[in-house]
Amino acid sequence: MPTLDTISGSRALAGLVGFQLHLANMRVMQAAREALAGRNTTPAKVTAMLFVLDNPGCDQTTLSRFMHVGRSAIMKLLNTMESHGHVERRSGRDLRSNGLHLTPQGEAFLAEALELIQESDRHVTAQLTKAEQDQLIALLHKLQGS
Amino acid sequence: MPTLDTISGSRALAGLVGFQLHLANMRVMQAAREALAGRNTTPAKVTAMLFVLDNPGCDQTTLSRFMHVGRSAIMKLLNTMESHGHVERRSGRDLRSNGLHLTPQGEAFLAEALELIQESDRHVTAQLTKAEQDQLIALLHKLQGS
DNA sequence: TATTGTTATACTCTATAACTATA
DNA sequence: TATAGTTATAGAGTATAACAATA
Repeated sequence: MPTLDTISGSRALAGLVGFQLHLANMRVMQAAREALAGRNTTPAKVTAMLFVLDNPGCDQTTLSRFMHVGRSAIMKLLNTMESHGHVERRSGRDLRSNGLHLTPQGEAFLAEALELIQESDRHVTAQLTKAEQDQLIALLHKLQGS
Repeated sequence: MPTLDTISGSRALAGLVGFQLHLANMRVMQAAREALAGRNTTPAKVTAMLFVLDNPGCDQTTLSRFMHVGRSAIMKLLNTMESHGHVERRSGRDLRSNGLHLTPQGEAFLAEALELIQESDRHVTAQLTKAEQDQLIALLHKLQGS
């Protein structure tokens, strides 16, 4: 049975990969949100648009699995994006499913948003050399069992 | 002005440190939540308890700054932890502030919860060698400008 | 004036369950 | 029977603003 006698809390937190990951993620996400502030979008919406860009005509369930959220959570995202004229729900492979597509305005909007996010990413990773950034991405990929 | 003509969405996402960080964080956090399931606690509560363990008598504002949330968000956390008898609000350095302390039951509970989280952390990082884990933590530390 | 704790309120994100129409 | 989309609802987590007590 474990005891806390010999375990310092800070040491325990510092040694947990999960906790450091959480801190780093909070910093990066906040920077990304700030970079997109006033643009009526969020990092999640940019992620969704990038997926649709690469998978034109994909259905909502596929997108929801990629985003790691439920189908219903995708609805609000798509509804606002569609109301902004950035995404369209066209006919899909089924009569049940929709085919998702970026509109021309959506592509133009995405180009700007992506630039902002990439700039934010460069800024927040400026503490690392290019080699270290590649190393970090490789380790994160490996962590996910890829 | 950027265009998307030559930018593949997946490539853009794969190259963003922030996105990979987000994916890895989601996996690690979900594993931690599952490890603590049924124990009436969360990773955030364990983090708070570890901080109080290392900083006995600290006030709520200090804890809120460490957790990167507002003072009011700390209230719900402390209220439930106090109702479980894991944390006590004693008199602090001021008549305004509370001094936070773990109860004996809180320390025992934390010892078990920390063991579960550390086991979850080991499991989720099993894809990495020990050297790679240390490397990852070092890179995450450096990313945060420490 | 500034700070600490507190409360009330609202907002975002998400999960669950149920429904419909298709398959 | 299974799946895709949808809707309503509830829960967690957080931010904001205001207030009382204290500094």
